[in-house]
Amino acid sequence: MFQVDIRSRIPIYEQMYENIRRLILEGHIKEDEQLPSIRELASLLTVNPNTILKAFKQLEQDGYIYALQGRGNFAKKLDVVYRNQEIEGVKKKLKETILEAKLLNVPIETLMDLLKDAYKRGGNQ
Amino acid sequence: MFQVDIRSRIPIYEQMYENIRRLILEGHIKEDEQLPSIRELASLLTVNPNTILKAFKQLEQDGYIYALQGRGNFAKKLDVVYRNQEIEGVKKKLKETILEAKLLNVPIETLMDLLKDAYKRGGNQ
DNA sequence: TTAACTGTATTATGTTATATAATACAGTTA
DNA sequence: TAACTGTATTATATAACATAATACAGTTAA
Repeated sequence: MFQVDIRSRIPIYEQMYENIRRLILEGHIKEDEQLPSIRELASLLTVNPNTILKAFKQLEQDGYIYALQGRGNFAKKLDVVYRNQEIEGVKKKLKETILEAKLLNVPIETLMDLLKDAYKRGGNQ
Repeated sequence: MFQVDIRSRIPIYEQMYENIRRLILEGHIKEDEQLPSIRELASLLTVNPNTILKAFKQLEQDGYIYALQGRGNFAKKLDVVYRNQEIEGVKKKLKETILEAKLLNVPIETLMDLLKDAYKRGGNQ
């Protein structure tokens, strides 16, 4: 459920951020549900508590979770504004990737098929 | 034609790599055409020659250019095997981005439209 | 042959981001 | 009160990135 690769060039705190973000977006962690504590996760993944804290602080800033002193961290209903920002971000990324594919002469039909297939098969529900 | 942003979190040598890679893929630098010299680029962009060298070495390793001692660096016809690797890479990236969009509940029709539009408008030719 | 280009390599140095370690303080709960 | 929570600070270590300085080697044209 919570996995990090300490040998990856992606920082641990970013991996942690992405893990939890996905769990919330996919509905595996529901609104107001409590997350494991910072020390618990740090111990589980054998990383420093400050590294987990860094991920949590970022998640809080981006509106995914909220923290209560002495109690813990909890999932939040995603802020609409921030969600729209994310959608714009993923659209931009998609455009770039399509242009990259075009640069390599991948035909548009291949990309369309890939899109349909990936959307059908993949992900949640 | 050659631009780098020294304040970006993307390393300069990677930006340089990407710049030249695109120029070759887009046909702006043709087969066996000579690239600017390492010292010339370093001076132009006010970065260290070793940083340019690092980009060039990577480009050579990936089959985009070849170097001749004392003469310079030249564009190469892209290696078929490596090109196929790149296509696989961009397909994978596309899948991931599509799943990311699905996670944010972007409807498939929106993605299809975006794909068609980006492919038509964007990039070369 | 020499001057002025090319690529290549090494060694030392500096900066920044990332991560850890150790410790402390504060709020919550049973 | 004990044992949890979050939060913060200071010091330290490491790796990636980039620079600086310098040197060596191959090419080319005057």
